Amino acid sequence: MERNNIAQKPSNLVQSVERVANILELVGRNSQGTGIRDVSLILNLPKGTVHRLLSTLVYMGYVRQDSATKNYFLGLKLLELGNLVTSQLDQIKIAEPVLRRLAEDSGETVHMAILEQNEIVYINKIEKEINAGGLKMSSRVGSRTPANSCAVGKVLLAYSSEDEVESVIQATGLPPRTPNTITDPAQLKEHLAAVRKQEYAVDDEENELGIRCVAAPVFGDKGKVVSAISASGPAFRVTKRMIQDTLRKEVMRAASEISVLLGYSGVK
Amino acid sequence: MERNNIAQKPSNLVQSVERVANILELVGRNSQGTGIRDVSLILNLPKGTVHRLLSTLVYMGYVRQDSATKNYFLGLKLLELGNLVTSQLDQIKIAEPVLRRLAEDSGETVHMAILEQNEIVYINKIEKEINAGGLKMSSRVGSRTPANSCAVGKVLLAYSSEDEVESVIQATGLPPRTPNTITDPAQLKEHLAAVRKQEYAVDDEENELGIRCVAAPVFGDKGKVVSAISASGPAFRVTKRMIQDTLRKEVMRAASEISVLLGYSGVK
DNA sequence: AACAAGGTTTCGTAATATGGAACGCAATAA
DNA sequence: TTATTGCGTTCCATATTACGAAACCTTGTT
Repeated sequence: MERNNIAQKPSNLVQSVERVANILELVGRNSQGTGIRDVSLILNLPKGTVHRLLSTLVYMGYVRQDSATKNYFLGLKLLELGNLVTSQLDQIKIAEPVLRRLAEDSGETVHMAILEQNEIVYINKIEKEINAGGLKMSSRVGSRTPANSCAVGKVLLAYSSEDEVESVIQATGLPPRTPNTITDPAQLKEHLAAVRKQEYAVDDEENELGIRCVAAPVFGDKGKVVSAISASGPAFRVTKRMIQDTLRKEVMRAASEISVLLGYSGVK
Repeated sequence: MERNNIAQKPSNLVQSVERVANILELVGRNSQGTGIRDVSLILNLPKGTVHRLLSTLVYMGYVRQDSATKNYFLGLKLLELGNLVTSQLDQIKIAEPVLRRLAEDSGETVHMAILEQNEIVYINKIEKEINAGGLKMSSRVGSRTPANSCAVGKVLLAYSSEDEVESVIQATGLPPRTPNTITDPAQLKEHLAAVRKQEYAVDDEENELGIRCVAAPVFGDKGKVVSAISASGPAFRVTKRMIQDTLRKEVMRAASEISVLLGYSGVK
């Protein structure tokens, strides 16, 4: 609900569009549906206004109202638009089969992420039907996480410019997520240099306690890093030794396969 | 861009929300990005207005602007919301592995669809990386098709009430998509009775020339049909005999597996 | 049957979004 | 180099548009 802390809010926004965006976010959260009253209370808007905005959203297909309960749910138009995003960011589609194979071979949860506005955003996630560790990861496609606390984030920072790294440090303040999170700028920079050298990053319970990840960079046709992929799992299974011996290689292999599919020729 | 023809437009819609929805749809279409001028010309809105609306959308994360070309693209927020739709319509997630297996086993493109406002909407689509037939199907997740011209549509109608069928006939007029499309109400009703009896439907190039499909119903825990799934492929490969001998059974099997996963016990 | 709790509609008001016009900024042409 | 063109961006006076308080339904509950 909170806006990103760096980009200050422009002054000429359209009120009803802002409100509608907040409503969609709210309605999206409750998978059992949301009533007008709830929206009205949570967003501090009069019932009438909420009703008018929701009616418009229903008419446009962004929201659907259950005829029995009168509750509102996200509409199928959003499914369509979400899929169109995937076709505009074509690395998602191209990488999918490789990620699926990586998830299969490694038996762990696989993510693909990009850096946007000083945070990482997951653009794909493949997980087993039944998560064997019993731990459910909090990530979702589209959700954001600080870049300093996860493997994909550290990979993406490692291949970013000094300026970008500095901007992330300034904007986010390197928030701690667990006792292991790297929060010191100098230490982070040192760590990033190591990541750049070894061409992968490990998250040793730095983002969620009990979860370890390995991530590797994906290069695009221009030789620039365009995303990072990772495999994550419960620390008892994904041990440091296991990462070193097998998982690291599997992730790096998948990342380089995707790079090739994207047209990367090894020339940076 | 045209609104659905049955539900007449309510009078109290919020103008800027309508405009924003149209802008998103437009921006979603062009995978190479869209400029303000294009939007302004196509939607007949002044440049200033378009800029203001787009700025708001960028701020909310629904749209992203390429810093080099200044072109606008759909934003990652829509990816997030699209995924939330999937988690609100949980049959999509539950069915996914079964559909994937069906696609694998049959070697054909697999769809899952529901009926909404007198048309069918695809809620999932699984296709091979390289479509062997060379024919690309025009369907997309979230796209709509007349129910009378495709196998999933005929299945869904077959298990709908008289009233609903009548409503579809009235609202859509059973539009022809190919010379094979059923456009006569009486003939359609007869056909639906047959579908109900045999528990599957065939689309014999009724929606796209050169494409045949077989569809079967998916039942939810209350015993009602909640969706339909289908396998589709080029007519030269998906022959009537092949449907009869193998594909039909594979699709029906997958549909009933999904029904079980959804809690269907055979009680209607 | 009365009540409560939500959803829906109405309507007078002014705050809000509007859009025409001016400005800025690149890229291309002269 | 200096015009020119084609966009994106910003400004601001205006009235249209969305607002929100309150009244009104509808449904389910005690």
